[in-house]
Amino acid sequence: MNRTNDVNTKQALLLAAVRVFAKKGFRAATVREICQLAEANVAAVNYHFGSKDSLYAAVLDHTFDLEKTEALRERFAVADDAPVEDRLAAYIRTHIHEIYADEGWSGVASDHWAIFLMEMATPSPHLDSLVQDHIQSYAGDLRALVSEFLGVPPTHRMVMDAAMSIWSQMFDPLLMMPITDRFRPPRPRVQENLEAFADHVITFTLGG
Amino acid sequence: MNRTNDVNTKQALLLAAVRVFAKKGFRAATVREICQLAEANVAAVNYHFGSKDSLYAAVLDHTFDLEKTEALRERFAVADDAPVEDRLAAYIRTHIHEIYADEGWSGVASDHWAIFLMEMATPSPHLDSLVQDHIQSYAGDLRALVSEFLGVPPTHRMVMDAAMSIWSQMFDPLLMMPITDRFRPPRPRVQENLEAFADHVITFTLGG
DNA sequence: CCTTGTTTTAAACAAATGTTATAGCGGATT
DNA sequence: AATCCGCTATAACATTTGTTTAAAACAAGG
Repeated sequence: MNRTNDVNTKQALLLAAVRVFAKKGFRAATVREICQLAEANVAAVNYHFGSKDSLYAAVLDHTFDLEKTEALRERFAVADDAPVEDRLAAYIRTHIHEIYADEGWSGVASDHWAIFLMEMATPSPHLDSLVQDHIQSYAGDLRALVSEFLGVPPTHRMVMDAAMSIWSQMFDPLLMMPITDRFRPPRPRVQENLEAFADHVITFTLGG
Repeated sequence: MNRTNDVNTKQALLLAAVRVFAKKGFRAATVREICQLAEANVAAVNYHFGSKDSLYAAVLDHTFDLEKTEALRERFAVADDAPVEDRLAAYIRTHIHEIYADEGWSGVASDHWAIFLMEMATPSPHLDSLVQDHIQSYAGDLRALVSEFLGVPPTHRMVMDAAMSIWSQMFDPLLMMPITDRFRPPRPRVQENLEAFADHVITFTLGG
């Protein structure tokens, strides 16, 4: 079996799909465009993934794979016995970089999070399993930190609200980017001041 | 000329379009479904609006028409010479109700803001004029309030950031609803505690 | 070198969909 | 009553698009 070619075209399809889906959304993205970007045949998607929908499911799986944050998590790592404030700050910094750091090809925010945003606007049937398998564990980590910080159990209502508030704050520039980019006079983008934004979220959070 | 029928089917098409676009997005929405909901013919869209795209443009115009907030603005009105905190609170309360108050047909947030969210996820060409004509004036009102509250000129960087932060906070439950709705155990929706959420945003804002 | 299993390719298909052409209908005007 | 005009209805068209089919290319094993 042609193993090398196998994983190559399949991988190429996946990466191309991430880009095209992020740019156009599921419905507007065509498998022809994806295949063209991946330099593969039109039938490649159906051969390797079965259908356009399954390819999208694979993209979602790949998108919310936790291993991609490992590098960033190391970069902002603090000791496990550091004060809660510091660990909370590290958490925020890590994810802000994860969301807004360019991965090299596009001028806007990371493709993965563009897809995430589209799932929030028009959820697909895959979102159910996505929340259960990936996102809820994300939220669990944050809840633990907030719980420790506030000194109340993780199931407390206040912890849930605060965690969601922190989580939301990190997405706000991503959400509003289409508007802020069209403001005149133009405003600087978040990406150019990532540290400042992180500090802003952190101080705002610890104060509230 | 058949005036009554004229405006009726045109209006019915517009309202149906709002609902269908809000539910499925521009691309996935079909003019056949819109016409069916409006109890009109398939050709009605092209006759009255020229094209599906122009219909969508009309929907956007209708969506961000400011007159719809008039009723709410009166409901939460405070005197013009009231303290800035009160006017800011009124502003926040008004828009939170505007965003999350059901208009009677759907279980989720208002259709107009669902469309807004989709525009943030995958902006259409119409967004440019939309920001200039409607949204920027929205933002201007808020900036004036924040400027007065902080005691710095409206062009100051801090005012911009704070205004955007307030604006974003109001949208956060809308943005995260697809996730929170899928959490288990289920969490109560924002709509059921609108006042509490408004108070939360207000206190959080005035503190920061 | 032939066979076998896997991948790629080109062509075609079937369904969906925005749009249009054309005829029909109803009320208003003359 | 005849005509005109705006609106509606039916059918069809052209294009796009996901998917399939069948053949060819290819790599590996015997």
